[in-house]
Parts: sequence; C-alpha cells; structure tokens
Amino acid sequence: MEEKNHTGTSEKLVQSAEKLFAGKGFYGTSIRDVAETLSIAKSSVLHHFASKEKLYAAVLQNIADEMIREIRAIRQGPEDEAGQMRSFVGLLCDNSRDRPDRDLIILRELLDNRARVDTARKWYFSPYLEELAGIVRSGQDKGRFKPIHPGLFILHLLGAHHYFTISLPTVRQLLPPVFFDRMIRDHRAELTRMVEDRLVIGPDGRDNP
Amino acid sequence: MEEKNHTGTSEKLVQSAEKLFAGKGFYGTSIRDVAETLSIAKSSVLHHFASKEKLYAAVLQNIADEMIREIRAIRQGPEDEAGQMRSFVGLLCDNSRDRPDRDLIILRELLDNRARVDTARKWYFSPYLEELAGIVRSGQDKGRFKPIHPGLFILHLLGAHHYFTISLPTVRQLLPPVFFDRMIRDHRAELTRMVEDRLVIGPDGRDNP
DNA sequence: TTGACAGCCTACCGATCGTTCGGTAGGTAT
DNA sequence: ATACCTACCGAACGATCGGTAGGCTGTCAA
Repeated sequence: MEEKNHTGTSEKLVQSAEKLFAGKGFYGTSIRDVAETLSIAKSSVLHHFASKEKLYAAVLQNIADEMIREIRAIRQGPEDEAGQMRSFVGLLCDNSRDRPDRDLIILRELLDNRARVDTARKWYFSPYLEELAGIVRSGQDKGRFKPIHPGLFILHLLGAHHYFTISLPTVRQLLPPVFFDRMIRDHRAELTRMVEDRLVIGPDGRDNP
Repeated sequence: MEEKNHTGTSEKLVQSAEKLFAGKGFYGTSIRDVAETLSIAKSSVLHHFASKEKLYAAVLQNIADEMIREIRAIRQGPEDEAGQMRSFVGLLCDNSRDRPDRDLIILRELLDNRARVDTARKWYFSPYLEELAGIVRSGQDKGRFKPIHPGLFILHLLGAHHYFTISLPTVRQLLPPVFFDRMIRDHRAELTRMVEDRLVIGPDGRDNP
C-alpha cells in the first residue's frame, strides 16, 4: 500500500487555512500566516500545496465535500420533502454555530467568484445548490410544495440565514442584550416559517400562490 | 476664502476606490490600482487621503450617507408603514441594479468588520439598520404590523435580497436562461410577499403570529 | 544495504506593498 | 515681492508578498 502523508500535515494545513481565509480573505492571508499556525516554515506549506491558490482550492473543496455529504444524507433519509427542508434548516443553524468559518468562506467565495466568473473558474458549491433545488423540485412534482421558483427560494433561504449569522457579532454591539437574545432564539423559528409559509402546502391542500 | 479641493479629485478617488474595493476587497486593492484609474501617481492619492484605511473609510462613509438619506426620504414620506416597507423593497432592487458595487462593499465590510468588531471599530451602517427597524417598530406600535422581532425581520429581508443579487453572476452560469430570467422577475415579488406575509396585518385584521 | 521519496529546513529571488520625503508648478492673499 | 496654499510628482524606504533552489533527515520498500 502507498503510505503517503503519514504526518497529517496537509489536513492540518487545510484546517488552519480555512480559519485564516475565513477571517481575512484570500488576499488578506499570507502563506507565512498559515505556516506559523503549525510552526513550520513557509516553504514547507508550498511543499504540500504547490501554490497559495491550490491551498485555497483545497479549503473550498473540503468544505464543499462536507456540505454535499450532509445534504445528501438528508435527502436520502426517510423523511418526506417537507421534513427534509425542515432538517436542512436545522443543519444550517447547527453548522453556523459549530463551524462559523464555513459561512464566512462561502460568502467570501461568492463575492470573489463574481469578479472572475468570466474566467471559467470552477464553482465548488453548485452541486450543493443543485441538491437543494432538487428537494424543492421533488416536493413540487409530488404536489406537496407550492410552485415557487426552486433556485430563488433556496437563495432567499440561504441568504436570510447566512446574512443573519454573519451580522451577529456586529449587531450584538448595537442591540440591548435582551433584544439580541430574543433575536437569536427567533431566528430558527423564522426560517422554518419561511419553509412552511412559502413552500409547503398545508394538509388541507389549500394553496395561495 | 479658503479654496480647497477645486479639482474634485478626492470625490473621483472615492468613486474609483468604491468600484475597486467592491471588486477585490480591501487587501486585494492597492493604492496604485486606485491611482491608475485617474492616471495620477500613487503618492498623489495619499495626498488626498492620508492612508489606505482613510480612503476605505471615506468610501464606506459615502455609501452609508447615501443610504441613510434614501431611507429617511422614504420614512418621512406620506405613506403608511406598509407602504414605506414596499417602497424600501423597490429601493433595494433599484439600487442593486444601478449601483451593484454598493452591495458588494457592504457585504465585504460585514465580513471584515466581524473579525475586528472587538477593536471598537466604527460600524457605518448601524444608523441605516436603525432607521429600518424604526419603520417596523412604528408599524407595530400602531397595530399594523405583526409582533415579529424588528431587527430579525430586517436582517432576513436584507439577507434574502443581497445574497440573491450577489449570487446572480455565478448562478447565471448554472441555470438555463429561461429559468434564470424567471428567477429575476420573481425576486422582487417574493421580497414583497415576505413583507406582506410576515409583517403586514391584513385589512380584515387577522393575524397569525 | 541502498535508493527513492516525504517532510522540513535555510537562503534567496523579484515584485509589490503602504508610506515617507523633498521638491515643483500654479494659484491666491497680503 | 513675499508668503502660503493645494495639487501633484518621482524616488526611495523597509516590509512583506508568493515562489524557487538546494540541502538535510528519517522512513520504507526493494
């Protein structure tokens, strides 16, 4: 058997780089910064990843892979489409609490990818969006979801959530603590309501498109 | 009388810098880049703004001022609170179409401000959020709006819109044109529905909180 | 035992970064 | 004519950037 990478440094580099890129972006993060988190030389980083771009790509790929795995696990689960969407809202909130760096990286990539979208650059998160839109379409095909545009609904749902989580540290300073705590508590319920009101057709079959 | 800034270079610099910062962020934009857009030396940029940070601050302040002016104009208009919120949705969409750089800068600042929020750094857009939350609170005080958390609703509305507009260039490549066009058309209607469903209490007085 | 290679190092490269400096051109006020 | 101002410039500063070259060490299969 081939026994490459027996130190696990590459994986540690990806994890460190994720945190740094999330905090200061691609241009704001230097290879030296990444190397220092593992107390190794800068050129050692370039031994594992041939360039800064490749390291960044590895970070994106790693995040995208995890997200795809999570959403596929939900989609292949036993729930119906409405239940899957509710589980997805829970997944969103849990991930933002446990892995806040992910949200930052995704948003940064969304911003940066905009500028170079014409350079035929790979977009790591399109399979993720495809899976989500797939759930919506599936529910619509079975007559359980309202005929809203799948991609639009997903973008609005993701937008409401990510924008909220990104704003939290800033808004925390602007709001009295009591209001802030209530806002956090209400957030997940509000996302769920977004699913119920705008997507799921009630058990009585009524629909107001 | 003192005759400062008779060339208008400072204003031109702010406008150029806004575009560049929007495209590649603070770290991704150099003073040299800004100077070249006006065909002047980079030291001349530093004559108008003592540092890169100060130039960036001027860009943010300029955007924040315009946005505050716009939202105050709506708020002091003749409409009731529901009409003001509808006008605000229209303002959002129009601005994103006419001044797309603004959305990018605001989102980037939201991301970057997160990291240094503990350094007591000024947050230029809090008065803007305050004005918006004020409209919601005012409508609630008059019994016209549902008792949703004002800040939460505003963040969800802004998030849904900004995330959507930011994603447009990327999503355009992933979607068949016919779906893409429909998505654009439905976006404003969907935001308006967000206001109607989750905020405004219908004329019959019914309310489902 | 030996050779291949992974991992990590020091040393160094050219380029670019933000910033500082001294100086010039042209206008205005005294 | 003197003094002072804004606007702008080119040169240079030290620091840092991403990346390269080459050498040392330890592991492991042949």
